[in-house]
Amino acid sequence: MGYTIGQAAKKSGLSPYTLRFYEKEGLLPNIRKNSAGLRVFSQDDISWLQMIECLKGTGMSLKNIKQYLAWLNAGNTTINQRLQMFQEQKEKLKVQMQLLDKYMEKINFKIKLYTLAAQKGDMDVYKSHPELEQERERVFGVDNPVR
Amino acid sequence: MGYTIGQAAKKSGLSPYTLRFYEKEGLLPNIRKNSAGLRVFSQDDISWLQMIECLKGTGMSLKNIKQYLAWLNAGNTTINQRLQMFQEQKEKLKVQMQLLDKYMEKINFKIKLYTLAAQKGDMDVYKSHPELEQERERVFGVDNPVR
DNA sequence: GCTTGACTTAGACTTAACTCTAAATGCTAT
DNA sequence: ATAGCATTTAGAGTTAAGTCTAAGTCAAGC
Repeated sequence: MGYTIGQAAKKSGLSPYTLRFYEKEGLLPNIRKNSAGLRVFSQDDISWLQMIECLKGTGMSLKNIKQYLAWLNAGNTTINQRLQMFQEQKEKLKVQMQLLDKYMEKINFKIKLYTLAAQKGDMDVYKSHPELEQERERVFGVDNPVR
Repeated sequence: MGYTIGQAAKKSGLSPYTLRFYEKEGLLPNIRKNSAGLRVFSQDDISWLQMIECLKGTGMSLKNIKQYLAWLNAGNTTINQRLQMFQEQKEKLKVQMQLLDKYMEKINFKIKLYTLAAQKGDMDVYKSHPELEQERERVFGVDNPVR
């Protein structure tokens, strides 16, 4: 039950370069090597890569992920630090999700606007659709012109 | 109705350095200068910075934002490109939001786990709460160990 | 009229996170 | 047994996006 670096790369969506880089940085401790000196990635290693992806994807730096790893290796005395870390990560993530909701509203408005503009062939869509002004003000704020 | 670079920085959440950098890169064309040579940011400029923030926050590179700006300046002949750009950006954003939902589930599970572990003082929480195994499998996949 | 603080410029430096190069090693199929 | 391919290493290079430095200008307050 072991994967080469190439297989692990495919499973994780990272490049072999990146996996070696992560190991060099101490984010992948205890990667086994076979008799020929090749890395052997276990299912545990792949799972850990997925946890890294989650933390990285919610805005954590590799440096802080390393800190988490150190806490993991330190054992039960660091349970509270780890709990707190995940609670903070959750708050960050909530903020990020709210932001993305706002961006989605803006983008949807732009799509609506450009769809009409594409039909007309020009950008004077507020003349024929004055109700869009209301929506623009709600989504972009009162004074925002359209760019 | 004009802002200095410092005021514009506060309004946009970017540093004066970054604003000058954006101008140098061509992302802020036509910033006025007063008689003393100081930049004068208009409300339009601030609004454009907020649009940049939206595009950047949904994963667009400054280079591609510049492309959008070029289309804006090119006029009505590029309406379809712009529409397509926002449609693609929306698809990217949807994927990103789904990812964040998954990350949220993982983090929530970790918080649940570590909250119990913190009460017990150790990580053997599956013994006293075997129902967590089900949830772990759902959230992390079947073979995933807990890290 | 002098100091203070925000601004100006060109250009150098920083940081995070990869990404690649070169030379060597070692399975695998013909 | 040799060609082809993935792997290894150390270390150099790249990229995006800022961030800062130094030397100078300018308006405002004391």
